[in-house]
Amino acid sequence: MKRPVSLKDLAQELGVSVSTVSRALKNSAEVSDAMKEKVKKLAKERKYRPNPFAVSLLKNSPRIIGIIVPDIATYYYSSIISAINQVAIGEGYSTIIASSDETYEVEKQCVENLINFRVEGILACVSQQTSDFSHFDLLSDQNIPLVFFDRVGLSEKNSCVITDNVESAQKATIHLLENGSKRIGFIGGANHLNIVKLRKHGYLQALRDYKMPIDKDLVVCKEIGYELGYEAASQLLSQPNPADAFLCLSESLAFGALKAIRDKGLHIPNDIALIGYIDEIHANYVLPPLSAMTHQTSKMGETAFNLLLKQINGSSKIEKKVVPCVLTVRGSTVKG
Amino acid sequence: MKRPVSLKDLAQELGVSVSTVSRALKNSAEVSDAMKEKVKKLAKERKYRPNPFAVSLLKNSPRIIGIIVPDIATYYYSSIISAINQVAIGEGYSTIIASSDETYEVEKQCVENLINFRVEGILACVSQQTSDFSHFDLLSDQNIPLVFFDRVGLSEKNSCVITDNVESAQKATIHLLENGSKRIGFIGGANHLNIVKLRKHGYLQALRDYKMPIDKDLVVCKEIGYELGYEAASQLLSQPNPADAFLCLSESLAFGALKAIRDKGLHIPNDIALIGYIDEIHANYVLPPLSAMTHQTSKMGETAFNLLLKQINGSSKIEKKVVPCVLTVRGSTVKG
DNA sequence: TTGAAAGCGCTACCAT
DNA sequence: ATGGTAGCGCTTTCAA
Repeated sequence: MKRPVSLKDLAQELGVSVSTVSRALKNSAEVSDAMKEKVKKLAKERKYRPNPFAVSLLKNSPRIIGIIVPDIATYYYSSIISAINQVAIGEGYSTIIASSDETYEVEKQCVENLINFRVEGILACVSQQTSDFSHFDLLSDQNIPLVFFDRVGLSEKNSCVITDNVESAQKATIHLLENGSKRIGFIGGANHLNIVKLRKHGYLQALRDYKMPIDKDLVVCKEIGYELGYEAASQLLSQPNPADAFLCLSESLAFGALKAIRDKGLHIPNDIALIGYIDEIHANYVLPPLSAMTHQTSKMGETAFNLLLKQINGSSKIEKKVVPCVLTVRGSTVKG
Repeated sequence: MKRPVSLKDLAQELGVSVSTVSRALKNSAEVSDAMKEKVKKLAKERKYRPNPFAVSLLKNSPRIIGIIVPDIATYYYSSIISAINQVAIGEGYSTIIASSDETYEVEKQCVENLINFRVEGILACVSQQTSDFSHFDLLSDQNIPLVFFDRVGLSEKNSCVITDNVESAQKATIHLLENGSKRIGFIGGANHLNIVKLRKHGYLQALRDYKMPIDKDLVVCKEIGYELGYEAASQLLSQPNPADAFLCLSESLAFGALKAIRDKGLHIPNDIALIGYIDEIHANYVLPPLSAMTHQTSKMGETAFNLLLKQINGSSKIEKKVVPCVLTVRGSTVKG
């Protein structure tokens, strides 16, 4: 294992001082053009690379930000990460991605690791399990800016980017109501999750606005997942007075519900309409294609990074930005 | 912006030397218990964190590896990344994830960035565009180990982890042949891609083994994508002598083909059987659920990391590991 | 225009 | 058991 080439090595070989080499490589005005050329030539020959640790040690700004998501292998998160990466690189930042696997303990560890790494800032989406946010206080102790996205922690203390949970659920519900649905089942996740609370609120609001009766039996909030979607939908379909539409809070729930509908031999959208928070790609995989509320992931990522960058550059203003979902009507919701 | 707490700060406050503090925090045997306790207490109070850059500067091993994938927002890659992350963390490594967006230029840049970062090693899956691999030579110049996975570059010079492309395609084809299919269409991607070449080879091999006629019109290799899958399948279905089964090389191709089949009003699997390289989650979203060759992503990630770790620890043996795909038979392939 | 030297935070070696 | 010191690679100030 041989040591990488250093400034000193170049300086020795050229018989000049380290400072001169350093300046030459930086195109400093106070070094002769001849010298610059000589130095650069040798640097290229010897495949010199500046040591980022020496620089970071000196400047204490490694130009790295950390990203914490509940699960990388979920399209929603990976596409947000992808968007963040793109803007980050454009600003000269690298990212370190940490996955909490939806668990509180791992999330705590992620925060620790990123602090130890001396990242300049963190973008975080909290895990489903997390209800105590004190591990994020460690960040303010170290003066590391933090911006939440999607699922937010303490919104009074940190900037965040969220979607229009209430409004999007309200719009989706209204869309169903205005297209022939009368008994809309709400299939959500754990009740303590913010997105569940907020979207349920939007759903109920729409029902009230349209003077529709509210039936608690039409609301099923357990966990998020394909199996749970199947169960919830089966339950809602086998009631004495069954649902004639579903609003599903996630892709897995929606596809689980879809299977339940098929197993009952029901027709979409006439027997039962179906809409969910699904991305464009997957909504089109099935027949009929599913109407969906879709997250603008690249806009979310970009917005979150820009908020963080502002804080890194000294702003202490706490901002809350909303990136709305987009409703795309496909074949699954308009009763004919 | 105040400077983080350093060893020196602690030493000054305690009126002892930096060395003592350093030793105390490391639980060195040659420091008194009383001192250890004092130091640790203060360190906690002042929220001291060791500066990783100082350590890396000294040891020249930042315990970071780089991962280059064509696209983070693809389930296949994100689940491999997820697996790599898990084993890496277990070994005390962090990861930096870079996405080439399937382009040669960006991939080159990713390699540059990771080198500048002084990562201890790189795991890479090359982009679709890449046919010149010279940018990876920069790594050997810097003595940075490189292991390819899935899509491999120069397999003579680097270790790699691949799937059993030939065999899996062969098995899939045989599965179709043994379950009533006679004219199997092959829907692939760009011909210069290794996975396309190899899988096509497996497909042809199976046909030969089963003494089936080989019809060039049944092979469509353009690009990978939903639209392309739709077009290819439409084409294969509207021939005078149409296909009665499809083998699709990717999820998007398979779902594109599925749409084409539905648009023609054909029945799966009796009119046309369908199998593809699809992951478990999505294969179950549709009706009928799709038979699939599925990658063992977590095994791939783990294997790749372990190969890299060996090299980081000094091994220079070039190894090639195969992680086979798994065939799962669902409703789309057995003609009745 | 160039060089010498200090110092970023830490570890390790050599003293005592 | 503790302290002093050198040095990792680099930038920057001061001197020449």
